[in-house]
Amino acid sequence: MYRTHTCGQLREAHIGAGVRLAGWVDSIRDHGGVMFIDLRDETGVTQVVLHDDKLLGGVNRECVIAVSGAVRARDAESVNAKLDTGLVELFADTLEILGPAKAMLPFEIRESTATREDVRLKYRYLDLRNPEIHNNIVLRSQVIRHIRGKMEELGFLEMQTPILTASSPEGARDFLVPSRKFKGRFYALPQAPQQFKQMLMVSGFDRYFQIAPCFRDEDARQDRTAGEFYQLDLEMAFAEQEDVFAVAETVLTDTFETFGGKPVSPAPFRRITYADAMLKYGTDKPDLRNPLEISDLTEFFAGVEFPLFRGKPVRGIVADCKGRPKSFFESSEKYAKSIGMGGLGYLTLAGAEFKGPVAKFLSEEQRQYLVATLGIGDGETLFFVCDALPAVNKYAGEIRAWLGETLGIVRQDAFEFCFIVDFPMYERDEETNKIEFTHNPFSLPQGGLEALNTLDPLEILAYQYDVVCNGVELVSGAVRNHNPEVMKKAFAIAGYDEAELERRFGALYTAFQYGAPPHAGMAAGIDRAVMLLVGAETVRDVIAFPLNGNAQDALFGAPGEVTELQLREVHVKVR
RNA sequence: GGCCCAGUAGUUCAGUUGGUUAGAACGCUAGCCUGUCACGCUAGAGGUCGACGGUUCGAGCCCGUUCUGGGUCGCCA
Repeated sequence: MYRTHTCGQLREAHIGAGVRLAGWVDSIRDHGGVMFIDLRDETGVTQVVLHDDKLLGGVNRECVIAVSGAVRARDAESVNAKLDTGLVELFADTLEILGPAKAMLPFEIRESTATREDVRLKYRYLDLRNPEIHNNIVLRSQVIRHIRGKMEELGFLEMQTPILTASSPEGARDFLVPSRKFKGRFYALPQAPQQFKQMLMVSGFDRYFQIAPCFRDEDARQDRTAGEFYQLDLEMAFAEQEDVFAVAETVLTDTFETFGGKPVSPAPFRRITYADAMLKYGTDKPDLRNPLEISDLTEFFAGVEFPLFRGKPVRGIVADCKGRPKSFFESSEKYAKSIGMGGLGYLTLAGAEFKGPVAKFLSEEQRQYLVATLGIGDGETLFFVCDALPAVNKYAGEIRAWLGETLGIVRQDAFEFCFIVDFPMYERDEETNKIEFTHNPFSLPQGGLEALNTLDPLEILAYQYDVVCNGVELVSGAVRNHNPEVMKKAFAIAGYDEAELERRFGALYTAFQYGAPPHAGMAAGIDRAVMLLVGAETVRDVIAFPLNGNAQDALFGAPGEVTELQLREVHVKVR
């Protein structure tokens, strides 16, 4: 009734056919006597020609119309190579307005991405007509379908876990849902299906996955939406770390090769320990497209008569800054100060000697040692970062990133994956000075019960891992601690006795006492993956209806007020 | 919650040392135009300069408070 073809469909083969098209008016070009309409739908754009200006009455840009007429060939000089349908046009004799539109739009559709984000989100349906954003959402759908297919191929079953669940004592702030039937009690939206998927393992399901919504009441970031996000959540019974890695490598390379349009670092991905990552890249999510690496010069400077560095952690980064003007080095120091560093020392190798303020403190042997061990080439510069731990790593990482970006040596045409492994099991809380779980309490400590009983807790590593791509943390996972005795000890170190363990994670702790298989898993951020695939600036550009940075929905007004009756029913009083 | 930046027409922005009636582009309205394709040309409409208070003869501009948005730190097992 509405159309015989879509707006991206007509070709030379259709010339002469009578057709009917429907879509949005992308632009109107009225030449007086002859008029053109670019008609747009999800599939593309077709030019419509009119000779009767009465047909244009009430037609505005972005209104929805149906037109019928004959498909004609375009003259050689009026062919439009920019359109897939550019060899033909529709000569319309009827035009019907299906959905009128106001003449004044809140913003230009094709320039929507340059518009203030709050306006875009208020008129998200207009923003989503912009092919640039529209295609992100289309690709997101294709990516998810592809992942589902791949997971099923690998023998995983997709299962749904509850959305209304119990508040979890650890981790992020929960979204709470008051109970009507139980006064003063609350459901919580799941921060992740973590405990449910482990229950599925105890239940004898071998391989589980889910494209799972997760809810956390924490503030947004560029790569983190407020409120809710989606994960490819998976768990495998009778699996160890490398089994999960094999799945991650298969699914990620396959998905990124299919949709990314850039070379993907081939499997197996590099395995980098957390300790190495902090030392060599100054972060646990290194961007491996940046070729620069950080060297530890602490020991070296212990033997140098340079009071500023002596006895402190020192890091060095060698970069090729040949031909850079003095202002480059000034701006590098300026950047260093802007991130809180005292300054930025550096030396440049000029033939057989160093130039720079630190040079005079170095002996000839020390100079030769630096050149040889760091592989400094003639004309290259060695930058120094010195501070207490852990700040020195953070600063060195930021200088590495700044140098990579400013020197233009970060590869743009690549997806560089790596695993970060061997995260510490525990860390000391700076404020309370107490030992706490670094990541999540369900991870298996390396060395098991013996390590827990004999090692310094801060030395114990966990089978806990991340996948990082281009500096974005894409996946987190772990081999789980499925043994009640090991669990009890692991919690005891963090200061929780068995009663507390029962209280906090009683369901899982009890379940593990009835035969739990060893299991391991991970969760991959869908929004972040799509963001990387389409090269979007923020995750909000790959989500159809994202909350704004302040966790508000500008379209429907969430969070909104509710009636007194609704509040009474759930026994909630607003102060 | 802390810090940084921004807020001027529907949208994106300019606005000099504080000085007459606050501008541009796109969009919108009207008119002209038979081959454009982000059509073109002519004319026009459109502003509580986020809000409140202060300084001043005079505030878009300076000061204070506040609201909104963005970023960042905290937070994100």
